[in-house]
Amino acid sequence: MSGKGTTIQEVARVAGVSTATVSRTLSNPDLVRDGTKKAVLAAVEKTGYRINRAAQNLRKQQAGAILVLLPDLGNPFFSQILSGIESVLTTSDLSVLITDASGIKQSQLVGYFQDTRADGIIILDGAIPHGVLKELIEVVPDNRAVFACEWKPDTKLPSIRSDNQGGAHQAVAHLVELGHRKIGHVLGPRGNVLTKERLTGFERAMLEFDIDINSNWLIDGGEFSLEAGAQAARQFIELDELPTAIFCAADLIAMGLISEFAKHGISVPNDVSVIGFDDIAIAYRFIPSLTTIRQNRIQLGVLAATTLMNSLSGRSMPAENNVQLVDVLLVERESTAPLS
Amino acid sequence: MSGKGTTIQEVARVAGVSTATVSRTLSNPDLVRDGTKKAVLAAVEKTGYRINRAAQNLRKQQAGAILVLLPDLGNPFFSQILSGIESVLTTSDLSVLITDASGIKQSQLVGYFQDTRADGIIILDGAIPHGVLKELIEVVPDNRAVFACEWKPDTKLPSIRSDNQGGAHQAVAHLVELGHRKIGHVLGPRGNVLTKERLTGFERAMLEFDIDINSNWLIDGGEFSLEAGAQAARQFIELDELPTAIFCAADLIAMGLISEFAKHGISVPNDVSVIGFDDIAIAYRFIPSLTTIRQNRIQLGVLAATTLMNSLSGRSMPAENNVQLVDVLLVERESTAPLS
DNA sequence: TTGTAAGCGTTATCAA
DNA sequence: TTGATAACGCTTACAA
Repeated sequence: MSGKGTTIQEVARVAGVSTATVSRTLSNPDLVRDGTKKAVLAAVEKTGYRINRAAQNLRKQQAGAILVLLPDLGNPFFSQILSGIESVLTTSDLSVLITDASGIKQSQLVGYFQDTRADGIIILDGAIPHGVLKELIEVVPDNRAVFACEWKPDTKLPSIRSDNQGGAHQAVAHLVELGHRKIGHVLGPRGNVLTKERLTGFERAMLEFDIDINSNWLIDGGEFSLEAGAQAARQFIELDELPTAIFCAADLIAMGLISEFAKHGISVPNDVSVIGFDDIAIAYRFIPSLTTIRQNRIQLGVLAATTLMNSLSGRSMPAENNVQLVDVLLVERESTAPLS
Repeated sequence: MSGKGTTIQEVARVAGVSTATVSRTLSNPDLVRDGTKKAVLAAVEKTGYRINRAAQNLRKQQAGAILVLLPDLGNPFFSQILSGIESVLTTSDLSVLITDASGIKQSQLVGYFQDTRADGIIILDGAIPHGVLKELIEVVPDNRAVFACEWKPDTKLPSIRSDNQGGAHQAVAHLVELGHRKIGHVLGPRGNVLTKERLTGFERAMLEFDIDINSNWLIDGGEFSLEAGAQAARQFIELDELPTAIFCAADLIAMGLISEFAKHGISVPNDVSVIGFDDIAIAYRFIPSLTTIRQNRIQLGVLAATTLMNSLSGRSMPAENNVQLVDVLLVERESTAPLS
């Protein structure tokens, strides 16, 4: 009834054909005559046949799975990316293995490939230690790994990313449009590629709008976290003069900043406008709801998965087209307001 | 160098033994003489041999993977549970497949078992539709599924859960100890097992401390979310009298409540004490930091995985010992204060 | 267009 | 204690 244990032999018997024909019907229908095809399909239906993955993988010398390497399973930012990845890989009959990079042993990661548990890997963690990455690349052919969101500048692996510079630029433009000229920026982790890109976008925009950057208002958050934002707020408060608007490198930073400001009687957006980056789920429920730059996380996931799949099946990208930039979107909410 | 493609045959050749002996050395060392063992191990080392998972799985008629079914990949509550699960399964050479229940098709889920992609399943979602669960149980033997955190009361599957009643009781006890007698409760989703258990714990404690429950202060949150909390706050505000302390069925609810209260000039903990449930990561960074009942999420994951593994290997639990309760812990922070 | 049959790398049975 | 070998279920030359 549940079709448990039905093999291709059984289907062949029922359909009155050979196992080869059943196999072809299922994986290469074009090679099979219509009538035969129909008979096979009927037999499949009747027997409740399900292919045995292990046998298929063994024969095809593949793993049938993709490994997704996350920096931190607990960070809500990644959930939708995973959805995007899943939606693509599921339709290709690939399983999704997920692993948290924090605390993973080098050998463990490489092992996934050495013992044929994974055909490819999507790396969502730009902070993966150099040694690990190096050994990984040694073992894993180029066409079996892609970066998504974060990346390491000194590798040639394909990379799918948001337009971080453009997003930062949009954020500043939005603030300027509201009349702000005294604009600060809270950066992410030092050395992080996202931090750098967003800072560059910030600087470009400020230059373009002919606004001097006040270095007092350029604060090093240190990490993408609430606490970093709260810390930054305390630094702002100690200054002689506050900016009228602040662009934060991440939503978590922005929310931490706003909370801490509130604690000190500084109200957002009345006293200061604040804009974030990411548009994580909580952003639109935060009080005040957070104006932010939305990353299209689903699409990031879809593209990463698609790129990897194309690579795996040989339709690899040329080396120069290795970066795919995904557009971001300004989402206006309550945390930014016209300069009063 | 990377050992890619080395087979057991190669190892056998190098060690000067048969493939059977290599296999035994690796999976059943007791059956092999010490000297031979040493030679085999040396050959393994030398050749960089890694077992081929697909071949092993085919031969052993297994999938080598466990499926974890989440209600919502985006909910940060689940991350540490996954860590716990991973830590156990990784040591057993099992891969972890993760799937989001939202929007999953019934057939898809069942398919994981029918085509031997998963040996077992850990269900973290008590809200899984009845039909899906029913079909799943039809296909999946009893000993291959466990519930963790949430569960369905009308099934016999093993269940690992926090002591939800006890936690609610502790929450109330903590408030009473601070001098509060006017205590409210914001419930979770109607019909959810966690909601029911926590309400029961609340009621038990109130009875025990001889406090009448004011039904105006028993508010239906509707879901475990920030918005639910904000909504509840609005309902509280419309009442003639506010409680002096509120127990929320989840941290997200508590934070939403506090935010909305703040918006209306009601300060936590000065005007009202608030206590949550879960201790999600953001709780200790929230302003005010949130007093809450901590669920031992790692242990929930570890126990769920261990239970499933024991089941799979035949060391199944007797049917009457099907529920494992995990202790919770009161974490005192700033959102609760003595009654002034 | 279809069938035959070899072989993917392992484990388990049986015999030695 | 070890070895020879069949079998797990599938795909793919090659032959028909």
